[in-house]
Amino acid sequence: MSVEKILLVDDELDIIEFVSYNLTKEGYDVTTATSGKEAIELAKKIKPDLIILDVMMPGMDGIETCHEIRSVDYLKDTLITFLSARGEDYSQVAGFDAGADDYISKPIKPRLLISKIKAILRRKSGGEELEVTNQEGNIKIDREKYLVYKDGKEYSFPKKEFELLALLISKPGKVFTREVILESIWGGDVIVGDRTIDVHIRKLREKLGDHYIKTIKGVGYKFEA
Amino acid sequence: MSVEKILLVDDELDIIEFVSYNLTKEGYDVTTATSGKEAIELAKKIKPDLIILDVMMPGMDGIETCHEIRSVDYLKDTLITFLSARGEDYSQVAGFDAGADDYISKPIKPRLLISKIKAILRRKSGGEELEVTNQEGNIKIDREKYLVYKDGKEYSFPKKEFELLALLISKPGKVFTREVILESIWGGDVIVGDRTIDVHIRKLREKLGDHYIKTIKGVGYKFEA
DNA sequence: CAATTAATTAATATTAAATTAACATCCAGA
DNA sequence: TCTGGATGTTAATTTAATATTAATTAATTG
Repeated sequence: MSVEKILLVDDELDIIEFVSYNLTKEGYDVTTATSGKEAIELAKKIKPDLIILDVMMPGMDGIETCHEIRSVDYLKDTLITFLSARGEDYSQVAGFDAGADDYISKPIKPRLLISKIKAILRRKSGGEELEVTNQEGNIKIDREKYLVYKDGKEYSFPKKEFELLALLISKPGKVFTREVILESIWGGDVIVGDRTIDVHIRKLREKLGDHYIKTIKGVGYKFEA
Repeated sequence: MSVEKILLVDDELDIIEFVSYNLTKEGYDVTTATSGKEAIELAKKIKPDLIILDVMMPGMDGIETCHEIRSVDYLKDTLITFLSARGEDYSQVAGFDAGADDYISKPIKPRLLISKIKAILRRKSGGEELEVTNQEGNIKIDREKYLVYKDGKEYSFPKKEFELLALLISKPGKVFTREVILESIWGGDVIVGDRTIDVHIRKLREKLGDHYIKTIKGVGYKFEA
């Protein structure tokens, strides 16, 4: 899947900035709007994968906006998540029957935000797909349990190694460049040294066997199907 | 099992609508009532698998309603879950005395709600107690009595420890992140220090033995099946 | 309301994991 | 076959996360 598009809608610029920063850092393609009206226009134009909507906005509020969006046919698949302030409880969020898929409550905690977003988007792409298997079927990863299975045996991998393997295996055969790997595992603003990826690759090869991960010199790495 | 029937009881229409929407979306057969009295009538008629009862209602409150329902013989198997607003913590204890099987606190978060409901219903169809067995000896927890059994002996756990264990054990092998743990045991807006979870984990390990709960560094904790 | 018990924080230690450093190797092209 | 850029390798180092224990605060309970 290419980069996922998120439309972020809030009238408060602080929040726009804050959330936008965090999402961009994670590699999402973020577009912002400051009103329901603008949001609808933009949504029609860019067809985002996910819309994050503040409930309380002057003019057209989140719920109304949500309704509007839901009524557009080709935006059927678009996920919608509400942002709601602490204190406004479900009664205001009751617009769930407006067709929202989840909600996030303020104050926003970056880590939680990101993990929620990821979960929501993962849900969309083919249900809760937690296991990926390569063609021979002998390597399997389970995100929920954070385990890697090889020939029936299970192994517990450290986080970065796990994420790296998960990334490569998510599209067997596809070459992932170092930049892409850095972006998706370390995030945009983390700067790590040149040999970091190599070392993780080494560890993976050590554990899985050499032939699974292939180096394409000058390009990147791929998981051999 | 066919579609499971849920009777939802609350005097606030917002909540009825909100919860009902979410449950229906998940494929449950939802019936609603707005008072304890109505609830009892309906319960007798439709014999739901699960009743979700608001604690605070004008007239007959949730606890009284629960007692009432528990006294009906052919509703023995019906599960009862309380809904209670944040802050009214006492209802947990009082609720269990009245014969409730679980409780859900407001504000309601859809995903958590669903997963709790699922867990509750799963418990029903697979025996009343959550039981988990692993290599040496087995561990069993009983929500109704708030007791933990290990190798036949029973132990009484403090609330937080109990909830934590119950959460982890509810899906053996699954890694629960700190965020998720905080969300489901402390609730989204309670902020506790960084080491609080660790200390509870420590206590659990102290009581159960080290190997039951495994740490996945940088990710979370899991109960080893 | 004193006495327990539980929950949380504080302070520090410990450890696994991540990163870097230092050097080796490989390989394409001059 | 020399050279330089790229990757490989191993060990050393640093960092981040968790563990631990004690101390403090909150809550129950008799």
